[in-house]
Amino acid sequence: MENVTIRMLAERLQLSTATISKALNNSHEISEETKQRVLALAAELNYVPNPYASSLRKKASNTIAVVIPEVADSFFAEAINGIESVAQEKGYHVLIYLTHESFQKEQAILRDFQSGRVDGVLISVTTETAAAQHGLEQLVKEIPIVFFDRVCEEITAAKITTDDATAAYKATTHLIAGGCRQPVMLSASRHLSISNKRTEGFRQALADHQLPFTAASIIYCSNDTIATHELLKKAIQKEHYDGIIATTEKLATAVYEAAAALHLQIPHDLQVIGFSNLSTAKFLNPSLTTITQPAFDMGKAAAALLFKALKSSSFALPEQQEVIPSTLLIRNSTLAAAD
Amino acid sequence: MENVTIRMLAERLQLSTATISKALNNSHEISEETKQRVLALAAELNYVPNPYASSLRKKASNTIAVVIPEVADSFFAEAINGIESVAQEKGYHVLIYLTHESFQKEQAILRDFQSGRVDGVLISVTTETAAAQHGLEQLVKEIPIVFFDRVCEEITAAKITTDDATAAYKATTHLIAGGCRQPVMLSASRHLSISNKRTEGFRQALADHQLPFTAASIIYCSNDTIATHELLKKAIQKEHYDGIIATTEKLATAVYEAAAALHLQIPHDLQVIGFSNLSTAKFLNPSLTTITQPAFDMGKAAAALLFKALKSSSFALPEQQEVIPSTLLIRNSTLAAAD
DNA sequence: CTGAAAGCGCTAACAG
DNA sequence: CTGTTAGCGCTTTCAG
Repeated sequence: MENVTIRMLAERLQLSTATISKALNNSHEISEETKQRVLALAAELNYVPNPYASSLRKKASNTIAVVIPEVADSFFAEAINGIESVAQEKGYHVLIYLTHESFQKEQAILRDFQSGRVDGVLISVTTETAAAQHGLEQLVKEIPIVFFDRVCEEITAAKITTDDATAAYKATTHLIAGGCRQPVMLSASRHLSISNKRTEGFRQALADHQLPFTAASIIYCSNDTIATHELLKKAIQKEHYDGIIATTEKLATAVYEAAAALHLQIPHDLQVIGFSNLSTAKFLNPSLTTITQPAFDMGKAAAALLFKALKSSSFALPEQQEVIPSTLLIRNSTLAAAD
Repeated sequence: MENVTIRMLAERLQLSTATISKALNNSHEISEETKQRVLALAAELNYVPNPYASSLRKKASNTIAVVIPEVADSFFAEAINGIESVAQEKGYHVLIYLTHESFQKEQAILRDFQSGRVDGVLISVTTETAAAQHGLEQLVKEIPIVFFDRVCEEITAAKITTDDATAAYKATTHLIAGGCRQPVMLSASRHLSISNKRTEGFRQALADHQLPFTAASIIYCSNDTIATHELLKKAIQKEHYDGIIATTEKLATAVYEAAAALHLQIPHDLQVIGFSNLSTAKFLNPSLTTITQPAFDMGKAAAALLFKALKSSSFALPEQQEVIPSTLLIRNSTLAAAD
């Protein structure tokens, strides 16, 4: 059986395609009676409208894109969850693109969006992304876009973030309260604004507690698991850190791995806090103290913002900002009690 | 600046739109010279083809759909990863749909695909899905579709699975080898063929070791975390199980939670094996013995199969089957040594 | 309230 | 090698 089109319905009902179209779209200028007849036949013939014809004509795709570095990370997985929940509710489709931290891939993906493939985009940029070189500034003007979590500072655009500096400050203070004198922060990027904010919170907390901030206070880790493992082991041995703040989920587990390899006891030899949404954090050995980001809510908020913009073209999307706080969950990988 | 179309290029170059189109598609019937001129202008004007116009005309969308129960599960996250890696390579776009284990949602989503929105679909069905009631049989005939992991037995269709029965058999044997006499399997569904296969392997292993298989040997758990927690606690207390096989990731952590609540020591009071792809399995307390499914490879294989079918219409997709083995990773939540 | 006609941007015959 | 023409399926003026 070939595809049922609006024209087939029109012929069978002796109506024009225009009338059918309007009836299907519940236009007020169609009589209740014809609407019913059209709907009935459509149901009977199992009519499903061709989205591409409609998109071509309306210049709207009812589709949004989600562009993220990876999906095998509970933050992003939960964020997608949040995004999808609102997209489904609004009847939108969601395209997903993974950049694998490659700036080039990201650029290629974003470039494609100028085609009108999507009505809007939600993005969390790569560790390599420097807004300047990018067509990003341009794109923001051309298509509704909201950044979440990994945003670009330099750009004026809608952003959903969490309180990175504050969270890092809290984490650091917690470490210090547990007796830590030589904390180190593991960072995933020198460019990312969220990394820099976390660094800033960290630095501030050190300063406020008269602890030195040196070149050894931050370790920049690559996306390469093995290299990171080696780097960590060497650094921990050399610098005798007594506390670590891992700013990504992968880095947190890398620390556990390195500690095991070096026969260091967490938390006694080394306290650990991870920025992580791992549901298993409390079952780790020892259970991991985390800064838990509101991943699901951030996804939801980002999507909600985008849809607001899609609904009313007068909505000043690029001006929008929202910060959703993270929470410090104290467990056994650190020594200080809750305050 | 409005969108650049093929016609604008045609006018500027004094060529027909047909020629432009062919040149852009690198048709052999266009001279090298004109191709260059066209490409040059296209690049200059930053021309990006309208995918919907092209899809409408070609009746092909260069898009596939991935339909899964949820994304916040490392199996599915990794599977998406695998799928996306081959889709990106082939220049396809991927739409993602979450069913949240709702059969109704799944049905609505699949129904929409009759519109031609996607060229093919990859699906892992919900726990509720019973193929019969579904338009599934129908859909298989209408659109290239490959099932992965959670497949429908009753249907003839392309399927990528793992060796569920064998894996469960191995897991059970391992438990028994560690001294377990009263093992129980936690199942997520009565309908799912993968659940039934796991049950089958479990039952077989019990039989082969002269252990009884009773009504208490299997517990069917819902998707509701809290209810599951209560159910588990009660059942463990009542039946005095000494070993548990959790057939999903969530169930595995639920067991850890229940054991903690009941002050049971894993593995001494209760041995645990989880079907899980958690990267943190080895850091759990105690580290979790797992049946690890080849999630990434299953996703890749499923996508590869689909693209093969999309490339050659003569490819007998529904006949294809592939089984990729899982591996038993022995850790500290069970007692038997590796053999 | 319904219909005729035009066209979204692209591609596929078919001529030349 | 290039152009003409038609049309994918739908929506939108504009008339009636």
